[in-house]
Amino acid sequence: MRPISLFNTLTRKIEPISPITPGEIKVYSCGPTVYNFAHIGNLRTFLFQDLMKRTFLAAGYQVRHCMNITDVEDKIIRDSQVDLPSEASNEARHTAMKALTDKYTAFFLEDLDAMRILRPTVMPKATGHIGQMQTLIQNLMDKGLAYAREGSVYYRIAGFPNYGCLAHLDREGMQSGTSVDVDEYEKDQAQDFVLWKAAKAGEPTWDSSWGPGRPGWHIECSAMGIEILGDRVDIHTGGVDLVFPHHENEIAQSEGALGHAWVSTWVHGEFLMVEGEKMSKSLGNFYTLRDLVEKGYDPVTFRYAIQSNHYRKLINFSFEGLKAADNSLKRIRAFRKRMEEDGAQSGGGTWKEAIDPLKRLEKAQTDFWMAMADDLNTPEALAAVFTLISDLNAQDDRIALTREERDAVLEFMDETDSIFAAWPREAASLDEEVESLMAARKAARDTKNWAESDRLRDQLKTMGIILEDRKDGSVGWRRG
RNA sequence: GGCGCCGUAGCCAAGUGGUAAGGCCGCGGACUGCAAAUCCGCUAUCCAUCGGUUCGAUUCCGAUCGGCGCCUCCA
Repeated sequence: MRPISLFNTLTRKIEPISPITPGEIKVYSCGPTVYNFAHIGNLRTFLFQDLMKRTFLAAGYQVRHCMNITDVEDKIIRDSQVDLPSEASNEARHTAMKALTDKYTAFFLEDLDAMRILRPTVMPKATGHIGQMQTLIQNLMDKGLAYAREGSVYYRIAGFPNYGCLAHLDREGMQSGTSVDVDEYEKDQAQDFVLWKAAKAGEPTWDSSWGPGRPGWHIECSAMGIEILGDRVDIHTGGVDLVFPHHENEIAQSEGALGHAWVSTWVHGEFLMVEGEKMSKSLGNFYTLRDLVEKGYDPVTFRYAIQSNHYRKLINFSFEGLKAADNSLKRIRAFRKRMEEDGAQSGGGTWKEAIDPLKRLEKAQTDFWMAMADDLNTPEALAAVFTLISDLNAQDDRIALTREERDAVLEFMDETDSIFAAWPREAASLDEEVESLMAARKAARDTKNWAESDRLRDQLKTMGIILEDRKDGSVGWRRG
C-alpha cells in the first residue's frame, strides 16, 4: 500500500492517512439532494470524491464508501407537493415526494455512470433511516445536548464546547440573528440548529415522540454515517460550502452522541464557477451534464477537464477549457494506441539521444505517485504522464520499443487510467463495414487514385475512425 | 466586523529560499501523394504592485491593488 496524504480541514494541514482498520478506508460523502438534475458544479464534487477513492484503490487499499441520497428536504417538498390539494393525505404526500426523488435519483446514477464515477459501496436514503435519526436525537436529548420546543427539537450548541472546530469559527465571531427563520423563534440561542422539524401544513411527516414532523438536514448524515460506517470514520468529504454549518453540525451531533471523535479527516472540494460566477441551483446559471452532451462534449472529457485541476482550487469552467481537455486526451489516447500496436511508425527529425524506456517509465511512475500521494496533485501527476509520452514517442520514432517495453508502459497507462478513467483499453476489433472501407481505400491507394482514397478516409472519419498511413506501407487507425 | 483563499506565458496549470514542470493554442522545419499521428526547434530575464529579511525570493514577512469564499440548510 502506498501512503497517501490529504489536506484535513480540521487541522488545515496535509496529513498522511492511516485508517482505523489497516488497509481499509471508510469514507462518507455527502451526496445529492435529488429534486433536480445535478449541475456541473455538483458533479465536480462527486468527481473529486471519485478521484480520491480511486487513488486509494490504486494505492492498494480497500475502500468502504458511503454516499447518502437526501430525499427529504425543503426544496424536495416544495417541488413535489405543488400539485397536491391542501387536504391531501400524508400517504399521498409521501408518495408524491418519493416519485420526484426516485426520478432524479435515477438521473443522478446515470450521470455517475456517464462520468465513470464508481458507484459508492452503499447509498442510503434519508427516508430509509428516520428511525435511526430519531434514536440519535433521543440520545442527544438524554445527554442534555438537545431540547424540544413546540414539536421541534434543537441542538444546544452551548453544550458542545468544540462547536466551531471545523470551520474555525468562535462563537463570538459569529454574526447572530441575521437570518433566523421565523418559525424558529423558540430556540434558546440563534445558532442552535434544528434536529427535528415539527409538522407544517402541506408537508409529508413521520410520527415521533415529539409529535409528527420531519428530520433536519444535518442529522441524516450523522445517523446514516454511524449506522453504516460505524463510530470511527476515516474520511468525510463534501463541497467547501458544507464546512459550515453542515459538517460542523454533524460533528456536534455525532461526537455529542458518541462521546468521542467521529471523523479523522475532513476533505473538501472547491467550487466550480461559470464565467466568473458562482453556480448555484437558486441562481439558475447552471449547466447539467446533459447540456454538455447536447453541445457535443463527452462526459469523460468533462471529467478530465475537472481532474486536470487541483481539487482545492477554484475552477472557472469554460468551453475553451473543455476543448483543450479534449485535445490533451487525444494525445494520451493516441499514445496508448501506439503502445498497443507493434512499432512501425514513420518519423523523422534529428536524433537527440537514446533513452532507456524502462528507466523513464520508472521515473514517470515515481513522479506520478509522489504527486498523487501529496494531496492528490493531479496537475503534477499528469505532467509525469505527458513527459513519459513525449520521451517514448521520440524514442519509438527512432528505435521501436520492444513488445515487453510496450506492455510495461501499457500497464502504467492502465494504472493511471484506473484513477483518471479517461484512457481505457478500447475494443481492438473493427466492424465489417469499416474493414471493407479500409480495404477499398487500400485498393485505391495502390492505383494512386488519391481522390477516391481521400473520400474513403473522410467517410471513415465521419464514422469515428481516423486513419494513419505509415512509412512501411501499413495503415494504422484510431478512434476519434 | 471575524475567519480564510487566490493573482505564474495568448489560455489552463504545477512548483521550489538558489534562479520557472506539464498541457492547449500558435509559428517554423522534418516525415507524408495529401493528410493524420509523431519528431526537431521557437514561444515568461520572469512569477499582480511596492517595500523588507537574505549572499540570493516567484517561493519568507509587511503593505497595496485586484478576484473570491464562509460566518445557519448552497456541491
